[in-house]
Amino acid sequence: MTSAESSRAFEALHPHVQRWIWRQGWGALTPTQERAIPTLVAGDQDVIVAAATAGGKTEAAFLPVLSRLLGDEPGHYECEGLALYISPLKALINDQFQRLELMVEGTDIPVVPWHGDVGRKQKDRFFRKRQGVLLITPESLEALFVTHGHRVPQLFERLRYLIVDELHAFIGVERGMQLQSLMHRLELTLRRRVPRVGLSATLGDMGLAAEFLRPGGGEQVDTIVSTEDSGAALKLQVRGYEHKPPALSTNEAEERDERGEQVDQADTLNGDVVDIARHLFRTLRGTNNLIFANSRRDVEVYGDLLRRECDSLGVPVEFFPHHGSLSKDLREHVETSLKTGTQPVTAVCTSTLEMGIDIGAVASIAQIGPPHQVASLRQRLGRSGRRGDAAVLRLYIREDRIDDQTPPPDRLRPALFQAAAMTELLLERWTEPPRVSALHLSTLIQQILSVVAQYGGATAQGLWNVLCESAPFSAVSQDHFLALLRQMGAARLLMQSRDGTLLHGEHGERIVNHYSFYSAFNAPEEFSLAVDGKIIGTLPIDRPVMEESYLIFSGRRWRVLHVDTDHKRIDLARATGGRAPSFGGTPGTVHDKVRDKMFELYRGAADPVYLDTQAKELFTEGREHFQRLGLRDECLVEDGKNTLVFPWAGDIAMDTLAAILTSKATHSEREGICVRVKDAQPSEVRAKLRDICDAPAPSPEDLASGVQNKQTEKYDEYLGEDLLNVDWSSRRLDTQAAIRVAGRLTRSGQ
DNA sequence: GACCTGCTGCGGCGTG
Repeated sequence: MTSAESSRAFEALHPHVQRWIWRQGWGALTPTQERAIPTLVAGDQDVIVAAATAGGKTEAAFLPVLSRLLGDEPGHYECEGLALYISPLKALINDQFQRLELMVEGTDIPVVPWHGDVGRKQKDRFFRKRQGVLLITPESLEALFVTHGHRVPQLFERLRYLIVDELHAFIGVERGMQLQSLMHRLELTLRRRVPRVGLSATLGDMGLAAEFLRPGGGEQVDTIVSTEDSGAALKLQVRGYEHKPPALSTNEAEERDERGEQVDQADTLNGDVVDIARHLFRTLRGTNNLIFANSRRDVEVYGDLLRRECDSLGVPVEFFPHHGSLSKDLREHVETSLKTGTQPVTAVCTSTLEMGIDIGAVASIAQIGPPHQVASLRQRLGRSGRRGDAAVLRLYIREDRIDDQTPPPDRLRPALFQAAAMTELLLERWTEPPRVSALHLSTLIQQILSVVAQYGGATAQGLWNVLCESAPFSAVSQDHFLALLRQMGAARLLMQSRDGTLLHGEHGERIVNHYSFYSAFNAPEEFSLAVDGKIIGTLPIDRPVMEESYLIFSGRRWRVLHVDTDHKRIDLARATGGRAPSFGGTPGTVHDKVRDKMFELYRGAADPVYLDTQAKELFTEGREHFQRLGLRDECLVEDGKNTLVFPWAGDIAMDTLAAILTSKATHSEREGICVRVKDAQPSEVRAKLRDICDAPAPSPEDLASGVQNKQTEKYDEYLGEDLLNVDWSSRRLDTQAAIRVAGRLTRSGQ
């Protein structure tokens, strides 16, 4: 490695930035920085910088950007342009603001953070200067377009770079479509192309990421991928548990409840859950760790068990819950305790602690239940094993106790095999590519309303040109676009003036003028939970609790004093009993590759080395049942009057296959890792599958028309049935994949 | 039967 001073990248930087590097005492620039700096200083190309660690990536982008803003002359310290940094998290903006302030010290470069918690003063500073670095969220940028639309050309006149941090968090989701649209609208307003810079740690597919950053021009994006290995060793264990009945049956618990006796949550929980909590307590006590549970409810369940374990031994509590429904105060308290490290602290958390601010390295990671995605498992593992120590990961997997009633798919120990499959894929360095097939009509509605606000009105042709033609919503057909405008008219979101200009309708006006308009994603309505007037968190409004019932929340036990429906508020008081609430939610989708790997593990002979004794037994049983069902050679299994189909495919392909079979008068349902076809023998199912392969592909919209509850995105309520079917099927169905799977199935067992 | 993210303008009040 060359020393910092002698490298080409270093030479390309402004003297002020060079001095900043000296002051840091860096021996050398990282290879990623060496590659990124010359391209970014030139400032005429789109670039993606993908590097595993937090350190180095931000500098790889900001050192050259600040250099460019200072101009070519060595003695020049005045700012000559604007860089726009867009982040998905407010916390990240605050972090970057502090780092940048130190980097620009001694220059004239203004750095302005801009999000919902930032005061008027800072924002006015940007309105005056209109240069330097503006750190902003997509929502706040949206707000600028809506409330200062006519000023956008002047405000961003000097824009030279668009930097998107945590790029992976935007790809394939509504919020990412909004971001693409905003970047495109910005360039249209300025009448020029602005180089885009994407930063990320975990990208599953660089081609998709490049195409996301510059729709229609992904091939020209320069992708700089760090090949530096963290080098840390990995210690891995998958622990198996079989369900044990709770100490009290549901009936007994209810009877005691009715008699007014308090029921201890531990007595109503399955014995294996209590066993897992005990193992976590014994193993993790005394060090800093993260325990990831798959739901907020489980966070509260395990958080409560671990706290009581501490209490019963009379030792200080060191296990604390952390999830998105807890108040900011409570969450920040846990984050700070993890960071300072004076006392041992373990957070029991959801994906809240997967990314975002730096909490420092922890001794180990625990994962309860199979992870939903390999990408998420990788991100979680990355929190352990820094500073050269081995990364430690323990997975705790629960499986059913098998009896005569256990349905065949559950005998296969699917949770354990999914966990093992994901672990294998993690070791193979594979990551799910994002799904980018969705039309995102909900966000198109938002963007139409926003463009009308920005220009004070627009024609249908103008809207089409700005949003769809060679623009982010190019997958939307002209027919669908016109149908959408008509629906928006009917819902009074839009109205047409005499000269044909589209303006906000009565209802559209109301929506756009409320601050809730700026986000593209859907957020459920919530009750706030108050203790002595202080808000400790929230509960979804569709999960009501009764007055006088008991609740476990924030790692403590409460009695519900009062439910105020008008003000959406629930008052709580301390109690000794309680149960963890359910927070609801919609399930995610498992990728094809994971099911494929599960199939491979079922057929294999060797046991993975990372299984503990019980997991090994469960694994062996899973394979035995796999053999017994004849699944090695056959994917269709007779089950009473029904047939079970095991396609070893991802959720989207399986759901689509079930929908196609149902449309062919064979009622079918997804059941875990298989599809249950009702009242049909395997031979009939095989014939149906052959039909599916031979016939023309069914229209996804027709398949969607039989599905209930399709309104899931923010503005879906304004889509008519037809457009809703089009949009929903673009998100949730894949007929080509289903037909491929059907083809494979007809060839099995022959 | 999952998780997470974000938000303006202005009136009213208290404090320096």
